[in-house]
Amino acid sequence: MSTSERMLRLLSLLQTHRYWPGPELSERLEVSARTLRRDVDRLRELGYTVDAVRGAAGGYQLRAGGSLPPLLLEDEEAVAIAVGLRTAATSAVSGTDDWSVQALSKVLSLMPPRLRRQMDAVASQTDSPGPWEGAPVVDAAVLTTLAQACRDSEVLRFDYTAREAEVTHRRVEPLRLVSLGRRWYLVAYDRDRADWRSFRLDRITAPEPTGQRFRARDLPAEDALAFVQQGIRRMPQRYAVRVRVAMAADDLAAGVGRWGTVTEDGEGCVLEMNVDDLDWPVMVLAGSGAELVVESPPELAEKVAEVGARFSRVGRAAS
Amino acid sequence: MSTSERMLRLLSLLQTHRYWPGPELSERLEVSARTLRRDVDRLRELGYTVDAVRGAAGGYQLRAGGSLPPLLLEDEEAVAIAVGLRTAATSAVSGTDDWSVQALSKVLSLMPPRLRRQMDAVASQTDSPGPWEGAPVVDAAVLTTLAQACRDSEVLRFDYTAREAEVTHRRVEPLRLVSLGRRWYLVAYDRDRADWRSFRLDRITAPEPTGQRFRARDLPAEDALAFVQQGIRRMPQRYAVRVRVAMAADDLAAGVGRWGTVTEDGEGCVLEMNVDDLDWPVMVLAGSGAELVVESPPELAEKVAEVGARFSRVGRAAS
DNA sequence: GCAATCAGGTCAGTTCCTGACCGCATGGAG
DNA sequence: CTCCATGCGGTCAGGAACTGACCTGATTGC
Repeated sequence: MSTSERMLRLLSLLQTHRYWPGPELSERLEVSARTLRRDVDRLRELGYTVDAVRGAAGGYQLRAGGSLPPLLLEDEEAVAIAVGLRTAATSAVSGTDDWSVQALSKVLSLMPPRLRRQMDAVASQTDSPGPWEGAPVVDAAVLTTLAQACRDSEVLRFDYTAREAEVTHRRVEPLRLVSLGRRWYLVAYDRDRADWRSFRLDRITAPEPTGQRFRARDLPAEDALAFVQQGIRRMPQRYAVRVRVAMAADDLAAGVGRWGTVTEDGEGCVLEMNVDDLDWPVMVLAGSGAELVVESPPELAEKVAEVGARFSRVGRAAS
Repeated sequence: MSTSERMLRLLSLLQTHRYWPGPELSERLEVSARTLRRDVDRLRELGYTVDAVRGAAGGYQLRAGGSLPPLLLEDEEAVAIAVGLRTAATSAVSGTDDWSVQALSKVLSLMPPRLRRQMDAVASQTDSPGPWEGAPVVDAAVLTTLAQACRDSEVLRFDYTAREAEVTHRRVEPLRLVSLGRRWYLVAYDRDRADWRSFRLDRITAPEPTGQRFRARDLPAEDALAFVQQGIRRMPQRYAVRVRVAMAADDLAAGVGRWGTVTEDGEGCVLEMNVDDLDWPVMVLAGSGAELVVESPPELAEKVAEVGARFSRVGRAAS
C-alpha cells in the first residue's frame, strides 16, 4: 500500500470512530507503531487536528480543525447527503440554495451509478411535493445538468416551453443559475437569437450538454441576479395577509414559524404573513381552531368563505 | 509539498472543474508534466477513474468510478450539506433518516467552529417548522450528540421530562437511535435504574457526553427497533382517511403526492391517506376547491364541519 | 501538416520513508 | 505508591520511491 493510500485510510478510520488505540491503527494499516506516529504527525502537518490521549486506554481522535478534511463517506452516507441536498436545492427555500446545487452537482458527478440509482429510489419515496408551495417543483436532474454546464462553460441544448405553450429548441451558452423567490432561472446567451436571455427552469425540458466549450461573454448587467430581476416584468403575485385571531399569540406562533409574524392584540392576536399562495395561511387558520377576522387581502376572505361554505355542505351531507 | 498533499490537491482540483489541461495542473502543483502524469496514474491505481482527452484542447477529468472518492468541499458546500442533512434528519421523513444522522454527526464533528456557526445562522433562517407536521421537532444538536455517544460507546448524562412533566436526571449507556413514525427514540441502558429504556428525543434536554466509555451489553430484544416497538403501548393514533372528491384524479394526486393514494371513481375520485394529524388532509381538501364527502374517519368529518362553521362565520363577519 | 496534448519508457540523483532501537512523559488500575 | 500500557520523539541505516530530464509515439483539431 502506498503512503498516500495509507494516509487516506488513516483519515477514513479516524473519521468513523472517535477513539482509536494506536496499536489497533498500526495493525490495520500494516505498519509499525513508529510509522503510525509519523503518519499522524504528517496529518497534523497537513493541518488536521489529531488529538492524542496518553496513558492506559489512550488513543487518537480527529477533531474539528481549521479547515474541513476530505470527507470519506460510506455509501449510505453519501446517499443521505445527496437526498438531503436534492430536496434542499429543488425546494429552493433557503439562502444556501445555489451552494446546495453546486455541492449536489459535485457529489452527483462523483457518485458511482449504483449509488445514484439508490439515491433515485430513496428520493422518489421521499420527495414531498411541498404541501405548502404552489410553486412548480424543479427537476433535480435538470438542475444539476445545468449547474454542471455552467461550471464547465459547455454549450447546452434544451427545449423551452414559453408562456404561450409553444415549445422552442434552444442552443445557449449557460452563465449562471439564479434562485429568486421560489423559482430557479438560468441566465444564458442564446446562440440562435444572439442575445442574453433568462429561462425559467421549470419550463426547460430535456437539457443536453453538447460537450462543446465556449469562451465567456460579457453580460450586459451588474450580475446574473440583476439581469434576471430586470427581465421579470411581473413578479409573482404576493399577498400581504393580515388576520385577527382569537387565541394566544404564542400558541399561534408555534404553528406559523418564521413565515409570519404574530403580535399580541388585546384578547387575541394579529397574524401577518407574506405569501405567494393562499393555501398555506388557510391551513394555519384551519388548524388554529380559533375564531378569526380576515382583514386582508380580500382574496383570502373569499377563499375562507368558499372553503367555509364547501366544508359546511360536507358537514350536512356526512352527518 | 509532500506527495500525499499534492495528491489531495490534485483530487480537489479535479473535483472543482471538469476539464483541466495538463500543463495548467502541473503548474499549479509545481511539478513537471511528467510527474503530473505519474500522479494521475497513481490516482487511477487507487481506483479513481480519470478520463483523459488527447489532442489539442485536451485535458483531464475525474469521472464517477466504482466508489466515491474523498469529497473535497468548499466551506460553503459543506455548510449547504450540513443544513440539508440537518433538516432531513430532524424532520425524520424518509427512509434515510438514520444515515442522515450518521452523516450529519460525521460532518459536524469535523467542521471547524466558524463553519458550524455559519450553519447555525443559515439553519435558523431556514428551518421551517414543518407546516404539516404536528410532531415535535427534534433539536439537531441533541440528535448529533446522541448519535456520537452511540457511535463512541460513551456514557451519557441528560435530563428527561417524563409524561407527567417531572424532570429526572439520567445516566445511561446509549445503544442506538431509532426513528419510528415521525419520532426519534434513544435505546439505552439506564445505569441508575439498571435496566434498558427507550427515551423520546424530544423529551431529552441538555445531553452531555461524559467521556467515559463502556462495554456494550446485550439488549433483551431482537434489535433496537423491536425494543422500541415493544415499549410503546399506544402508538401515535393514526387515522385512515377516506374521502370522496368531485374532481379529476390526476389533478388531486398532484397536490397529494406520495402521502396518499388517489383512485378514480365514477365522476370523481377517492382519496385515501394514513396520517397522524388531520391538519394535512384538511388542507388538501381546502385547496382542492371541489365538493367532497368524508367517509372516514368521523374525526375528520367533525373537523371539516368545525372549520366549515368557523370559516362561514368569518365569511359573514368580513363581507 | 502543424501544434498541442496525453502516453509511457528509461535513467541517475535525490529524497524520503520505514523499521528498529532507545529513553522519556503521562495517566489509570491495583 | 507502583506498575503497566500508552503516546512522544530522537537517531540510524538500508531501501524504496519519487523526481526531472530526455526521448519516441499516438491522437486530435485547426
